[in-house]
Amino acid sequence: MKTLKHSRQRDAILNCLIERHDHPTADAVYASVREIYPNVSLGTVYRNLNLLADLGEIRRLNCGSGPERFDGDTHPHYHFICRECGQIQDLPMETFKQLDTRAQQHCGGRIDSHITYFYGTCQDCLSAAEKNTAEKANNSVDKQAQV
Amino acid sequence: MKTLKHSRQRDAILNCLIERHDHPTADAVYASVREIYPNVSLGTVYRNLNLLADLGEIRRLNCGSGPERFDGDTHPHYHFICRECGQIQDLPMETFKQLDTRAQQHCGGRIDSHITYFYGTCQDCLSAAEKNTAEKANNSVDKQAQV
DNA sequence: ATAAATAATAATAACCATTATCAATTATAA
DNA sequence: TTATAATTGATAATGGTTATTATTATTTAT
Repeated sequence: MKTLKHSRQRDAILNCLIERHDHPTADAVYASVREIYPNVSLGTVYRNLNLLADLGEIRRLNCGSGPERFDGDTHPHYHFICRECGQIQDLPMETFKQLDTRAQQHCGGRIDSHITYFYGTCQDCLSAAEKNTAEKANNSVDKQAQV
Repeated sequence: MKTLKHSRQRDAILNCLIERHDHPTADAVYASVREIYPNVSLGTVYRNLNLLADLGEIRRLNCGSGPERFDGDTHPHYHFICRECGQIQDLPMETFKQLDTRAQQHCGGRIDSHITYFYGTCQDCLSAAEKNTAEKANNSVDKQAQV
């Protein structure tokens, strides 16, 4: 049996994920950990992220396109992805376990879990769009005034 | 503006996706289309899959690990993924639009949709496991008999 | 029907994220 | 302290996908 051995690098990687809440990519974790251990290798980051995910100490996120992301929060929770800017937010809510039961009625196999990602436009992008619209309205008023 | 031009290859690709219901990867589509157009290029397959997906004529599936998959059925529906064999099945059921409303209450931005994948063990793998267990039980009985 | 314009293609190179390899290092157990 | 085995850093390799480009096919205008 392969017994787990302690390593500073792995600690730093896990710590990074627990501290930051932006669901970073492997590359982003790499950048963070390098601030503490400048010699850490990208391979080490990938190796440990996979190890930790397999051990259940962190979660993998695959929310559509782009590289894999990781989450230090293993409590069951949903995520919201902004289509405009791509940021991923936690949704502070319980997961709907009853979905599995409902889906089970239409499935020959045995369902034990589900993964759900919610999509839309985040607060920031909504505000930005609003501001943009307001500016355009102003411009067209100005134009009319000029005529 | 770039007006769409007709092509036999694109037809074949779309047709392939409409006909097969196993949510193939780009590579699998490539293999299928090659049976009709042996000279088709993998790049052409990727280009058209992306084009069709952007036009909304097919759907992209990102169900965890592995390469992207595609679905010729654009009606809103859920998918079930077997953890044992990796196959993806359609779940013939309505999607729960009310999930968006429920999640919205916990989200600062605006939610407009969600994607859900159900996970578990498919019928085939369940049967296989059952059969396996039965065989093992038999073997241990035999062993005992031999002693 | 023919020619001009341009989108689509096949072939191939490039790209990026991720995994594999391996000699050197480090943590653990005897 | 030494033997061991896991972990690392460096780097090469892999796999999926996208970009490039000269050529071909489809459409449009004549």
